Amino acid sequence: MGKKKETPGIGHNSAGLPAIPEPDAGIIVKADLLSVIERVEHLEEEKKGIAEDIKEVYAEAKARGYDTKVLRKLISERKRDAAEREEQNAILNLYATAIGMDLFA
Amino acid sequence: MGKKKETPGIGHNSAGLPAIPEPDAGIIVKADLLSVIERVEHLEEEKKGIAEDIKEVYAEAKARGYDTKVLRKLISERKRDAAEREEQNAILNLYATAIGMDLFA
Amino acid sequence: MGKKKETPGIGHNSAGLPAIPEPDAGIIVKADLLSVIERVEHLEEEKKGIAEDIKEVYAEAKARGYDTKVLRKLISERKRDAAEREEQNAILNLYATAIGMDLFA
Amino acid sequence: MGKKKETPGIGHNSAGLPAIPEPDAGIIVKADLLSVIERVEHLEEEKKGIAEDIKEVYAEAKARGYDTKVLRKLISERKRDAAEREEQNAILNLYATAIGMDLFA
DNA sequence: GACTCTCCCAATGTAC
DNA sequence: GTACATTGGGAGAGTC
Repeated sequence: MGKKKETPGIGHNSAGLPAIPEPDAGIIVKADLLSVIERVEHLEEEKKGIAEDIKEVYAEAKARGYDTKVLRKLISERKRDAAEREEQNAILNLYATAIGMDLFA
Repeated sequence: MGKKKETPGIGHNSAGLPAIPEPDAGIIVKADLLSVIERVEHLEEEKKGIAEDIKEVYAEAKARGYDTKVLRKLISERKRDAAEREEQNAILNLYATAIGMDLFA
Repeated sequence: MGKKKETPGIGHNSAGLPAIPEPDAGIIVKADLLSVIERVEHLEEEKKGIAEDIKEVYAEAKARGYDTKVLRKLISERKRDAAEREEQNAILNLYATAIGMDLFA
Repeated sequence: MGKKKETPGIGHNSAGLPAIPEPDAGIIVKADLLSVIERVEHLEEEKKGIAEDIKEVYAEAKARGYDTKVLRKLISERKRDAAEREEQNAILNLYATAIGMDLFA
């Protein structure tokens, strides 16, 4: 939990003007801060929109008779499988490299 | 809309072929099921991408000296404030209605 | 609980005096209302206490090496219908087979 | 992200007999397991009973003319207000810390 | 009786 | 490596 506010940079750019605002210097540029906040908020809006789209797909599927619980299960299984396959490939690659064999040659 | 097994459509759309596959009828159309699954998976990909963008914004902000923990708190507060306002209106409305007063009369 | 606010009783109990306060008549007895609220709050306190006891039991079990997830599952399974479990598995299998995925591979 | 379940106790109580059963040791004592399960189930029964009491209070209130929906809202508001106060303090603290100000100095 | 919503727990990923 | 925060999943309660 070491952090708190170790203000990186204070002192070592004393020579010139900063190209970017320096919150650490004690000068908080309101517009700059707002920009950060709003960018995040905008992205979170988008993310939320996507989440709603997903819900819609499930709702539609449900309306057509699918069991959404099972659907979710299936999808998560596929995700798992993909991750495992990835790992398998990584291992394969590792071994191949170890014996001086380039799978992509 | 019924669940379980009331197989919507069976029998009462006897005139034609169903416009949409009917999982309830016991016929699972592979392509149809796959379509549902892939749409969800695609949306989840997008969602994940957005989440990464958000992380980037925070990383950049941090690099510029902002305290991300505080930033996150600020943003969540703003979100809550908005939600709160909504909620307050809902409550006001509820109470007004309960005492027979129509705020929009 | 169907209706929104059909305020039963307004005006048509002109015959006698009510033995109990009548909120609908427009007279809200503060002490009476508070009594209701506090009774509920008290019961919710108790309920919360029990919930905490349950958590404790799980915590203790976990400390003794039990897998709480499995425990929860067991308990909920006991509650759940065996036939339903069968059905869930059957559906999962059905879907998986439909998309050419073997869960037991 | 290492372990699955770090099996406490294996090996380090080699000197004596365990005071309590050790599921991790592979020995699942049926009576012990059942005891855990039944305690939980019993508590859940109690919890359910309280939930029913709460419903009764609402039913009675409703019979006396109260709008239960409003009642529920009132109660949840009171709960939230308390939680809110807590939260506000936490936020104040966070911000104060962020600007290098110790509220408890 | 089913659907929705909320809360709680477990898991993952991240930051320090 | 530890702890923290976010996310997803599951169970329970309430509403219609």
